[in-house]
Amino acid sequence: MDETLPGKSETLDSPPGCQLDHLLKFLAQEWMSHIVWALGRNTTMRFGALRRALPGPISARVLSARLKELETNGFVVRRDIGALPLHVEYSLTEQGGRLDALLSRSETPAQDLNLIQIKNS
Amino acid sequence: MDETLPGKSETLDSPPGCQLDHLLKFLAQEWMSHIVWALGRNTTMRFGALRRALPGPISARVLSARLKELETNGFVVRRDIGALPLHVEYSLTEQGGRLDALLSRSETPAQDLNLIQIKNS
DNA sequence: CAGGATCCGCCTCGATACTG
DNA sequence: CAGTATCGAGGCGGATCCTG
Repeated sequence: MDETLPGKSETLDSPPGCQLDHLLKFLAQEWMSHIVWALGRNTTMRFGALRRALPGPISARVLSARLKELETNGFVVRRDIGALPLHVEYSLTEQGGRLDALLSRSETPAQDLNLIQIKNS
Repeated sequence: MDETLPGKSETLDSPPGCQLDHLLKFLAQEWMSHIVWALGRNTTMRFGALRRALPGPISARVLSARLKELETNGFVVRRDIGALPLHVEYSLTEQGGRLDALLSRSETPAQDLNLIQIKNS
């Protein structure tokens, strides 16, 4: 069909625009960056432990959702150590480790990134 | 007071947690990354031109809000070439340029960042 | 313990109308 | 042209209840 009209396809997106926008939105979801960061410091964590490791009260519903997204995108592995009481362990994949490097370190060309403080209003 | 109880202060935030979270949320706001990216390619743009340069229909209300946030945080300069019809020009500051570098380039340790495709569901 | 199902309030954004 | 004011819809996440 006619593909000259812009601003319609948003998933198969248009000509110009920031490519990292999707990743940005992905990481900026509530708790997402904290989850990656926490997993980056612990090689492996159980659901409850991870939950408690986060800076503030996260609902199980959201933590579960985030972990599923991370798994879907290959950043996290979920290992079900069956049995009862239930025992599940999460850990970063190599890809996930790369994400963590981004969030934890600042040895990039934009190393002053950490210094950037965003004002709320 | 007692500051041993966690999960209360969110702006003056708690012990552990990803430091870049605020910046992430800032950049992930609707249109934000695209705006920075567009300004990064044009040294200076008028309100309307910028608006049209974005990949999709952005409301004036939101564009205005974003630009104000960018200005507040020192990423953008606003120059009011008074007169009528109104004429205003926006451009990136040096700080803003650094942001643009992040969004445009991928010569960082995580250069494969651009390759990361996020699945919606 | 590790989640799924529901309900529900808030916040964000888009659309529209108006102004200097 | 470059915005501001208002209204309304949608989604995102929190709280609560329930299960294997």
